[in-house]
Order: sequence, then structure tokens, then C-alpha cells
Amino acid sequence: MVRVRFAPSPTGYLHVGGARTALYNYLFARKNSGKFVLRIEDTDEVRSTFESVKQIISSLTFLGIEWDEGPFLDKQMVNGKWQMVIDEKGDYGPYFQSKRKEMGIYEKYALKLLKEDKAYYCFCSKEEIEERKKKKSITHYDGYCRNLSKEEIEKKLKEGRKPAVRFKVDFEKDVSFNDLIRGEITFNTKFIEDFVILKSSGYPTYNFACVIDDYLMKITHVIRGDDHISNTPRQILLYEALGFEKPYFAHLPMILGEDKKRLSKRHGAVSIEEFKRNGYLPEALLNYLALLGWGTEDSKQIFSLSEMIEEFDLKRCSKSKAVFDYGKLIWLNGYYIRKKSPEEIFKLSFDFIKEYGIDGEIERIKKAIELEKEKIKLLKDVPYLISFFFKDDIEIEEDVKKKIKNFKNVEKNLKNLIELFKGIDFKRDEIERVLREYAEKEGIKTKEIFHPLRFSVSGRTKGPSLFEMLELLGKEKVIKRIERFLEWLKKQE
RNA sequence: GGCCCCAUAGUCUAACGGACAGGACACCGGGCUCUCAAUCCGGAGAUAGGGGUUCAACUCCCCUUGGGGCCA
Repeated sequence: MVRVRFAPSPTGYLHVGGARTALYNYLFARKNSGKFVLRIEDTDEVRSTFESVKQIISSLTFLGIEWDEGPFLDKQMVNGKWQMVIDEKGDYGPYFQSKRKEMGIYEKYALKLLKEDKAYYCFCSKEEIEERKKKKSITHYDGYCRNLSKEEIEKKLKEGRKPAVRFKVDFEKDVSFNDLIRGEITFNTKFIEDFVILKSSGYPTYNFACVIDDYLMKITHVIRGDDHISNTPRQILLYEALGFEKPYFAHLPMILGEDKKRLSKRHGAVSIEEFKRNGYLPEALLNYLALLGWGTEDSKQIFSLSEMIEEFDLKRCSKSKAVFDYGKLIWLNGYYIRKKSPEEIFKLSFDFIKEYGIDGEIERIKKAIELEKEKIKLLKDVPYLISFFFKDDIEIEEDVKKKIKNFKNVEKNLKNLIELFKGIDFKRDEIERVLREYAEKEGIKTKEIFHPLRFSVSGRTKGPSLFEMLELLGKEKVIKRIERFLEWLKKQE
């Protein structure tokens, strides 16, 4: 049974890099009918927050990445009030390292290594270690406490000194593993110091907690960012010392910003929460993330979640790091928006519309969305695009002020059109018919009236198809807007 | 600094050691058209450099360069 996990540190929001790691783990689990575990690595006593746990969970949920075991956010009645609480599910919990630490899980294994002489107490302070490193000009811990006698250890413990526990690293031994994405990777232990597994505070270090939890949670494949490659030999040493069976490892390349540096806030949006706030669709995000570092032989671009599951293969993951391309993500987002019905887009963009202050009949809003649909890239664009339908004092945009000068007899034509409009059934086809007829009668190109009309009713040079737009606005509004436009025109002279 | 990883167009990527090095975003040109968009057609653009191995190298090996990561 394949078991994989996503193990974020709750020290902030869910980053796109983390989201991709979670996605690939999820895809791998589903593809292989395995289980996907969410584990919270909150052993950083100061930086971990509960807020962040909630944030990570809700971001994963937003994306539609589902896990089988771990913490879940549930609504519960607490003291007569509904509250969001964390509820854990699964047979290998708890799924918070802080809780596991309280249970003494890590301590137990540290003690085991201590007893077997595979680890030792270290009483050195940071300062002492630094000083010796400088003096001896070495880069690693010098093993000062490696050979303390029992008496010395007893004495220091009695003095109340809190030791860290260090792992004894065999000198000059090759440690290698077969990375599922990169192939064989070898390290020599002469470049690895006797690293700390249990801090003097009693908290486990990353490598130690990770190994113990992955083992106890029966994780079969460790799929994570390649920033952990250098941690892997240390972990392997631990697996071997503890007599644990090793999992397979697969290291995904990092995601970079345009400057080829690790993607960070400087480059733009990086948290899933932020993408959501800017009106990105989960399916676009997922599709983009899937393509960033993985691809099929036919270079297919559009994937639904189930297609990704179907076609995903670790072997086809890229080894090289990838630059995050916001442009391509936006294209995908527009693509998925175009696939949606006006009804769906309305629902999805409802908060943006409300926030913008658009007030109108729901049916008219949906119609307006339909007319502007293929221009929407982000959901947050929706309100601006449809806004002119719903306010009376529309703004005349700069482009209009410039372009209106290119047209002749604007005033005359618009006045005539008002009269024409008064007498017709204000429907799309009818509008088009009279406009074309008018142009022909006047011996002018249709553009001569189409553009000024568009300018006057929308205040914009860009917009939906003219006749549909006029119909949706309605005869009364159209006439009123043309009149106001004419007044504005007069003032320009 | 030490160790490790990586290297195909601006970007993401495809190519059992054997095609004109393929696709996508972006870009440029054109068609459609009432604008914008969407869409369709076309275009430019890449194997980092140098050595090998081989009849044959994007593909395998070595070096250089560049980028990134980890450890402090």
C-alpha cells in the first residue's frame, strides 16, 4: 500500500511551492490507490501558529486537494457557538509533531539510540562550539562530547545542565540513495557532522522527527522539494541506526521567480490565499502547477484533476528548477473561466462584484457577464468590465476623449439615432437593422456611427458587441446616455 | 568556503544513441469583425562552452561556465 504525506511547517500561508508538492503527493497517492497523509511539522516552538494551520488547510481545500489522514477543519458547537475546530482522523496520529513530542515519541527513540551508543549527550553551548570551530578552523562540530565518560555525563546532568542529543556519524562512509526523479545520489559522511537529533529543549530536530514520523506513519514514498536532498543522507543514517525500513525518495525541483531566485513575495503573489483573493480558479492553479515540473510525452496542456491522476508519473517529473510564469497561469485562468457559464462566473465573482459596489438585478448582471465573458482573465476583473451597465454617471475614459475626434458629424448622427431608437422595438436585431439602414441612407460607413455610439453609452472604446450591449442597457438608458454624451461633447469645444 | 543538485527559445516543456529538435505561454504578422477579446492561419526564436566515446550525441563520459540548494 502506497502511503505518502505532505508535511508543512505552519509558519505562514501555503506557498505555491508547497501546494505543488502537496498536489504531486496527492496525484501519486490517487494514481496508486494509496493514502495521502497531512502532517503538521510544528516543532519550531516560536514560529508555528495555529492560524497558519487553518490557513494551510483551507488553502488545500480551496484547491481541491484531499487528504485521507491528518487534521481536518470542522465546524463544531462549542459552548453554544459554532466554531472552527481541528479534528484529526486516521490511525497513525496524532498528526501534529508538537503533540507527538508531548507524548515522548521522539525522546523514546533518542533514548534508544543513546542506549545503543549510536548517539550521545552533548553539553556544549553554541558559543563554545563556534569558538572551537574558529580556533581549529573547521566547519563541523568537533565531537567534543562524543567520548565523555559516564561519570562526566552524570556529573553534568546533576549540575542541572540540559544536554542536546547528537547522532554519531560514521566517518568516511558513502551514503547513497536512488532518487525516483534523479537517480542515484551519493554523499560521503565525512562532510556530515554529528548532528543534533534532540535539542536541549527536548524538541526533535527536523531530520529526526521526520524520520520517526515517516516510519511510524508507514510512509512508503517521500516526495518533497529538492531543498531536502542534502538532508536525505542524514535521514538515511537515522533509518539505518534505528533499524527502520527506508522509504523511496523523490525530490522535486524548486520553483523560482523571474530572476531565478527562489520564488518569494518580491515576485508577486505566492500564497494560495493570495491567488484566491485575486480571482484565480483552483482548476487553473492546479493545472498550472501540474505543468510546472511535469509533463506528458505529447506535451498536453489542459488537464482536469482526474486526467492528472490518470497520467501522473514521477518518472516524468522534471529535474531542473522552473521559473513561475504568471502569464501562463493567467492564460489558463482565462481558459477555465471561458469554459464556465455566466451563472457560474456570477457565483464565483459574487464577492468581487459586491465589494466593487455594483448594484443591479441578478439577471442583468449575468447577461452583462455573458457579454464580457471572453475578456475575463481573473475573477476580480469582472466588476470593472460590467460596471458601466449599472451606473448612470458613467465616466468618459481617456481613450474616448482622444478617439472621438476622429469622427465627423457626431452630434448630428447621434441626435438622429435617438429619434430612430424612440420608434423601434429595442431588440438586438432591430437595433442592428436600423443602424445599418441609417448608415446606408446617409452614405457613411457603419463605423462612423458604431464607434460614437459605443463611446457615448459606455464611456469606453472597448466593450461587448454593440447591439447586445445596447439591448441590455435598454432604450431609456441608451437615450439618456447619448444625451449626456452630447452635452459633454459641447463642453469640449 | 565545503558538499549536493541542475542546464533544450524570454518562460514551461517533448524528443529507445538515428526526424526539418515537437508542443504551450508570451511576442510579431495576417484573417474574421462594430471596438476589445475570443478564435483561425502564418512567423521569428533553443540543445551554455570545450573535449571525448560512437558510423551516428539534445541524449553517454570528463572538464569549464552558469544557476540553485543544504551546512553553517
